Amino acid sequence: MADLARELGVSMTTISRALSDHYSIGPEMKSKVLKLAKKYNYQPNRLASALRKGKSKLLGIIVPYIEGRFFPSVVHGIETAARKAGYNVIICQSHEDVAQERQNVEALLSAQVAGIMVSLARTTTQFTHLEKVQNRGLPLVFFDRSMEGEDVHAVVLDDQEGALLSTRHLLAQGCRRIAHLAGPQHLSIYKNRCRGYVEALREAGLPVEEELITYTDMTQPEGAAAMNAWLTSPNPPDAVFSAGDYCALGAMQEAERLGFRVPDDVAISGFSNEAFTTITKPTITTVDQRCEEMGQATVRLLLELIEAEGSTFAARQIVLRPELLVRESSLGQVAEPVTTRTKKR
Amino acid sequence: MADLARELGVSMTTISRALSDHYSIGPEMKSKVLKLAKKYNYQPNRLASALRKGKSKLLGIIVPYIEGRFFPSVVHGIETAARKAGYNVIICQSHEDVAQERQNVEALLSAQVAGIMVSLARTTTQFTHLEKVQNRGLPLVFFDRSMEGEDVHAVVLDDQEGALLSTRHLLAQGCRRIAHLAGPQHLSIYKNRCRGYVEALREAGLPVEEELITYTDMTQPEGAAAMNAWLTSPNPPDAVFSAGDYCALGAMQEAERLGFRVPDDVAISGFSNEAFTTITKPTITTVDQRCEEMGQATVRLLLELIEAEGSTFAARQIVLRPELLVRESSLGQVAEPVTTRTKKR
DNA sequence: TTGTATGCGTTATCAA
DNA sequence: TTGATAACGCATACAA
Repeated sequence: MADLARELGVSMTTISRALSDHYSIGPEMKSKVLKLAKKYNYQPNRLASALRKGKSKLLGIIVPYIEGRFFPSVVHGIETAARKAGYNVIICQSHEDVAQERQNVEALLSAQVAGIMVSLARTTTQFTHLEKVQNRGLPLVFFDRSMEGEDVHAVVLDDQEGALLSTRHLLAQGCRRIAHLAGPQHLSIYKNRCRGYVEALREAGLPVEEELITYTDMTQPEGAAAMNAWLTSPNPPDAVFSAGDYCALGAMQEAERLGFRVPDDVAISGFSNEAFTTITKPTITTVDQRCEEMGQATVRLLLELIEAEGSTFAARQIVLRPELLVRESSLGQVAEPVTTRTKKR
Repeated sequence: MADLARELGVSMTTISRALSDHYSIGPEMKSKVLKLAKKYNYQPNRLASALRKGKSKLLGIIVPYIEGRFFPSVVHGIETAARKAGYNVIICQSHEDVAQERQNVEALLSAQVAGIMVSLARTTTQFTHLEKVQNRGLPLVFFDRSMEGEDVHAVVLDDQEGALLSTRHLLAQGCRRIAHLAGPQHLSIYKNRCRGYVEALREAGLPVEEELITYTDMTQPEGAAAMNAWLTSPNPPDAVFSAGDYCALGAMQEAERLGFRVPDDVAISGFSNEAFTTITKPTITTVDQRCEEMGQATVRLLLELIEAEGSTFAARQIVLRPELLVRESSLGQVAEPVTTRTKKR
């Protein structure tokens, strides 16, 4: 900047203002400065700018992991929206570990991010590190995996609705003994999926049987183990609604290993619309989580908070509508189109 | 820092030195400072530090995308190694688009990263934006997708070796008419995989037939299209070596749609060890790319360059050995263990 | 419309 | 072993 100022015979103030498109600078001056900046290949130092202004153009993201389809898609939505608003993004993975998550928070604070978006690790049950963020006045938005029943900003899927749709669909296929592969209940997403399952059974006047709900960590092996237990029991289920696709996959593989046919002997549905659900044989019925929309909504909310500065906002929850994707793993005798899109309750 | 200095009745200089473990500070002083820092929950401002020192603790990563298994794994390897060395990481996606890649470079330069790791977009054929990075003296390391035949630092897989192993394996299964799904040849990875394929045929004394090599963009649909063309031709191949897993998947699905059995009528092998290759029926033979090692090696090389400051280094290429994973899609009549690990040529 | 002067939080230099 | 001071690159309050 100093070079440009010298070359044009003006002050650095003028240069600074011209580059940031300040109203007090004349158009000819502006274009002269911009042209020279191009020529010298001027690269603004965002660190210095952030230091001076007390606010950076960096946003922090903490996700449990970035494999699979869901989180990359959300991150993509976030990136796109953030870039449009002139922000860059630092992605951290907690690898489902609270300690790592804490470290990530520290790292992001140190990097002076303007705000943080977080999807909780499965092992996170204490939230002091996140409260610290809020106490600092740094905007914080949860997405997908939020804190249960707290006064926080969050963008989540209507998980209960998704589970309700999926279970109802299994009922419509003629299934009457529907089991549920549930996830860790301290995470609201899994609790809500369980609620939706229960709600659908109630609607249908069916009992909720404890031995038909198995709590797992949502991995493929645990899905297989649970399925094995059910199918070797005296009164096996005729359908399984899993709160996650990996777990559903494990269950399906185990069922076939045991000689059961899917969906004829036991129907299966998952949750998340992972990419592999269209590749397996049979393809797996699942619930789409509007990943891109979730990312965009998260950024939008965060930017609002950032722009609102300190003025405390009422905690806001944005709830997205899920979409049931019916595929082969759940199709019973009742005819139904292979893909239905459910828009409203 | 000022607060700490006031409270302890010393200067900020002392605080700064104590916190950065400077040798000139006595141990009692150090521990006093550290204790107080804990108490006040002091968070260093890395922006200010970076501004002053002219070097940040941020590394930039540019990847084409983060879906699937390969890039997340490499990124994980990078993150782990980087964190150990006290660095944080900014991940950018080019979405296979040069323009986006250029933007990413700008963003990272603006963020004053200490170095950049990049895996090229498929559409990148001009390299001015990356040369600019090097001309600035900013360390740059390519991984996986590097510039062809240039004088750059890079960590890559021995793609030719991987292709050689895979094609040799198909030959060992008794296949004699092996086709190749090739990728864009301006990317060295795909060129080398093609070379390995050709080398294996040569070794076996087989001709390289032009109609048995189809150039694709490595997507599932193009794999299906190419397979369709081959299997509906008068003299179809009895095996296909694909330079990528998605493309192999498309080819396999198309073969089955046309009534061919895999591997009996046509054997198939892919490349990358994507997660879905163990889920399909049959499971897909593929080549593992040592993702984590690649990430670690990339960081190690980059940190060496950073620590070496300006002192120009000889361009260095690190080549990792691939691993052939034999699965069902390629198993012919000849008996062979389901998983072989090949360590040397 | 433009310029002067000052400070953001940290560290390097020099002197004590 | 410690401290005073300047500087990193930029943005703004205030004066002109």
